[in-house]
Amino acid sequence: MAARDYGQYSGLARAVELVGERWALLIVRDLLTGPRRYGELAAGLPRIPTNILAARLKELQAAGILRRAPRSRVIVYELTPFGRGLEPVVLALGAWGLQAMGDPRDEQIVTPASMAIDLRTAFREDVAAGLPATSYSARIDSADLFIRVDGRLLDVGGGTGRADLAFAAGPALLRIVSGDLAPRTAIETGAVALLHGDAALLDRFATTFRLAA
Amino acid sequence: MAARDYGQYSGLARAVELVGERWALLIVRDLLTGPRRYGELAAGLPRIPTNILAARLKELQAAGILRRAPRSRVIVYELTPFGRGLEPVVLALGAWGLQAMGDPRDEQIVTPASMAIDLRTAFREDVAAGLPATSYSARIDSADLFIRVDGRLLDVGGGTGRADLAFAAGPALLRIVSGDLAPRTAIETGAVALLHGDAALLDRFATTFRLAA
DNA sequence: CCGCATCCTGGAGGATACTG
DNA sequence: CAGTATCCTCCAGGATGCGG
Repeated sequence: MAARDYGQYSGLARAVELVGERWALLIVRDLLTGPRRYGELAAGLPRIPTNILAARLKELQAAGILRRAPRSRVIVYELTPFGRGLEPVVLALGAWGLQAMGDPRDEQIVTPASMAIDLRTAFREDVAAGLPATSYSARIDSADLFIRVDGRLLDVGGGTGRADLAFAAGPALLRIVSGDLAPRTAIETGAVALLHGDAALLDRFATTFRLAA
Repeated sequence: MAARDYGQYSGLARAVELVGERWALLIVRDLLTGPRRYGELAAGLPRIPTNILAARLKELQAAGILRRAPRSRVIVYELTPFGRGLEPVVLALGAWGLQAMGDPRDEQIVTPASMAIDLRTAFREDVAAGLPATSYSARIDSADLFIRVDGRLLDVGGGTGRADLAFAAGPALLRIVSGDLAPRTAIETGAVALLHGDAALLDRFATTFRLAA
């Protein structure tokens, strides 16, 4: 069951033995936003073969990273405290990867869980601390995300609600975060469609969530 | 040349597409401590197939993570600024992995590059700031490491020199860092052999390099 | 000898069908 | 819905060859 060995006695080698297999870190990321059922995980991981998902879940469970937990007649997968220790890793890797995003291709999707982590990655709490509390309702590729910023606190979750600014966007939202796309341009080109609220709030959004140089 | 796609438009997915392949992060780690030649990389990566090393180097070069640079008639591989951006990732992963180190097996080796990163991972600069400047000369598995701690500054490099404390140790040195092994016990069991200097300095070492809870 | 390229084999990854 | 079983593809692993 143990992953293949790298023949090195070091922290990094051990880490990649545990979570270096394909899909593993993406599964961990999706679980960072809360427990998930098998089908939810499969839906968030486009085209992952179901046998691979099952195998990864077993391996990650054997490694003590996640556990199967019964929740009122259904099984959910949730991270253990050890697995939650991967949060800095996921955020650091995500921040690095955001610098190298190419143009989104048609087949590439954005899931609530992935966008939630990307936003947490790019969240600048020092900037947010100087701004009034703001809530955003974002419809990303037919999935709803509710984002609440209050001082240094960030809360990103699914679902909808009454927000200061509501907008719909595709993958291009990440290009705003990575600094490749100006909010005004995004609105003009239709990459972001405002549903209600002041357009200036999208500038605030872009200021709050912006990858550090 | 691009690695296989995860079908997601997110920072993490992009990152694992670039450095998620087997051996890739270990190569990056070794290059974090300085440029290396092909043979040096191969020596530090136990049993990596040479064709895999060549393939990874090409992929990482194509991704803009490293570059081949001629250095006085020989080729060395060095990280680009973009590749050096992976340092927080490597440190975070290493810190997490250090919590899950099992007992070292005979076939597992410790290289200067891996130990250097592990020490940087576990370096507690707040603690070091309150201690006098200290230098350590460590012989790890027939490789020499010179460690200089001065206030919040840490310098780890190869080679030897006149140090306040000189000792020889095997992989067990990491067990001290991860808190599984007390310095006194290490000396008593012979896991660490003092060459010269005060044994109390090994306590200081263990205090300076200790994985945070 | 160093720095790869080539060849071959075994096992992991990928797509699909199937079952409790 | 939550996986298991099956088949096939492809990459990693290992040995070897070869040019500078």
